[in-house]
Amino acid sequence: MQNILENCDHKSRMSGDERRDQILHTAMELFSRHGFKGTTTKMIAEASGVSEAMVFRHFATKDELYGAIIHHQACGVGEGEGFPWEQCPELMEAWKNGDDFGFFFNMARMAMTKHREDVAFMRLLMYSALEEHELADRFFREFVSSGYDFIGGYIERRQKEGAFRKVNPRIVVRAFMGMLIHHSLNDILWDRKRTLLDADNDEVAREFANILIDGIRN
Amino acid sequence: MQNILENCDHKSRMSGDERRDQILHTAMELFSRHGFKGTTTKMIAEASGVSEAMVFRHFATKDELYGAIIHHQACGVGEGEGFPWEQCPELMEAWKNGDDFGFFFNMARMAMTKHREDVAFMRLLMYSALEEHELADRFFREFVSSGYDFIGGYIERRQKEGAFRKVNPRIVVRAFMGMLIHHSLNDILWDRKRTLLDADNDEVAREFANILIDGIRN
DNA sequence: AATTTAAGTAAGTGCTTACTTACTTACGGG
DNA sequence: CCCGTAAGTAAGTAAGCACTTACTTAAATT
Repeated sequence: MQNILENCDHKSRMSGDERRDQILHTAMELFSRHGFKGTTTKMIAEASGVSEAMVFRHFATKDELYGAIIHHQACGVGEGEGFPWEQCPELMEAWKNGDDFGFFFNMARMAMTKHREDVAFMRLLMYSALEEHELADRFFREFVSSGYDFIGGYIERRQKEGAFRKVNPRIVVRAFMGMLIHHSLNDILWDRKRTLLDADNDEVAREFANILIDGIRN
Repeated sequence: MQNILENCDHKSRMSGDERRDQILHTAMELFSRHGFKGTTTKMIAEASGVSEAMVFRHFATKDELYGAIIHHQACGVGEGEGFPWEQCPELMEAWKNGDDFGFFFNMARMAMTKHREDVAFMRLLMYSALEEHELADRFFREFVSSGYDFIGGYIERRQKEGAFRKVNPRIVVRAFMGMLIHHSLNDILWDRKRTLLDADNDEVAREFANILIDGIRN
C-alpha cells in the first residue's frame, strides 16, 4: 500500500528507466490514437508530465521513439514467451487429439480476447500498415505468417486423416482468420456501438468454428 | 483525337470546374496514400501542377477539401446508381432462384473486383476509420449496413425454406464479409507480394462460397 | 480593339513542428 | 554535509504548416 505514490503520475522525479518506460507507453497510446504524423512531441511530453526536452533526452528523434515502441511490442508479441496459441492448454490439447471444434473454437476465442485487450496495439498496427512503417511488416512476417503455418498445418494433417475434404488449406486459413480479424476490427473501428451485430464473443466464436468445420468436412 | 491536349495534365489553363475536379482527384490519391495529416496542401498543389493559392481558391480549407472528397465518394458509392450487388445480373438471378452457390460466389467475386479497382478508396476508408472522420461512419451506415441487410435477408429466407440450419444470420454475414474484406485487405495492405496465399480470385471466391454454404446447410 | 472576368502566381502571414541549448534542481554515496 | 551526477526545465531555432494578399495574365464578351 505504500506504493500509491510510486504508481501516481504526479511523482515529481523518476529514475531514468522509469521515465523512459512511462514516455514509451504514453507515446504508444497517442500514436495508436492519432497515428505517427498526428501525434506531436509536445503532446507526448504533456501527456507524460515532462518537458519536450526530456522526451528528446530519452529518444533522440521521434522516429527513434516510434522504433522503440515497435521493438517493445514486437518483443512482447512475436517472441518473448512463444506464440499465444502455444500458451492455451485447451487449444494445444485439441490440436493433439484432432478435436476440430476444440481447435477452431479456442483459436477464435483466444484471438478475440487478445484483440479486445490490445485495442491500442491493433490501431497502431493498422496505422503502421497504412503508413508502411516497419511494425506492420515485422508483425506480419513473425506473427501472422506463423499463425498461417499453425492453422494451415492442422488442416493439412486432418485432410490426410480424411476428416477434411480436398481444398487449398491456405484459403481456409484466410477464410477463418478473416472472420476473426474482421469481427474484432468491427468492434474496435467500425461499429463500436454494435448496431450490426451485438452478440457474445463466445457465441460468435462457436458459430465461426461450426461454419468452418462443416464447411470443409468430408 | 483532338482532345489529347485536353486530357494532358500539362495544359496551361483549365476551366474552374475542370481544375476543381483535378485537384479533388489528386488530393484523394494523396490522402489515401499518406492520410489527412500526412498530406500537405503544398503536396496537393504541386501534384496538381498549380500554386497553393489555387487549391485554396477552390476549397476554403483543407478540411473542406476532405469533405468534398467524402461527398464525391459517398455519392458515387452509396447512392448514384444503386448498390453494386443490384448491378450484377447473375447475382440477382441467383438471389431470386435461391441458387446459394450463385449468390455467395457472385457476391464474393463482385466484392473482390470492386476492392481491387478501388484501392485508393479502401485506403482512404481505413484512414478515415482510424482518424474518425465522417467518411467511415457514413460509408458504414449507408453501405455496409445495407450489405448486411441484403445478405442477412437472403440467409433468413433460405432458413425459412429449410435450406439453412438455425443460426444467427448476422453472425453468418459477419463471417462471410470477414472472409471477403480480410482477403482484399491482405492483398492491398499486408501481403502485397502474396507470400501467404497466391491464388486466383475466382478460386478463392468459389471456396469461400463453398465453405459458407456447407457451413450453414441443413 | 477595349474591357471585363476569371485563372493563375510570388511572396508573404503567423503559428506549429521537431529538435537544441544553456541552465537549474533533487538526491544518493563518500 | 557537501558535491557530483543525472533528472529536469525555459526559452530558444530553423524549417514546415495552413492559409492570405496583392498582383499578373489569358481568354471570352462587348
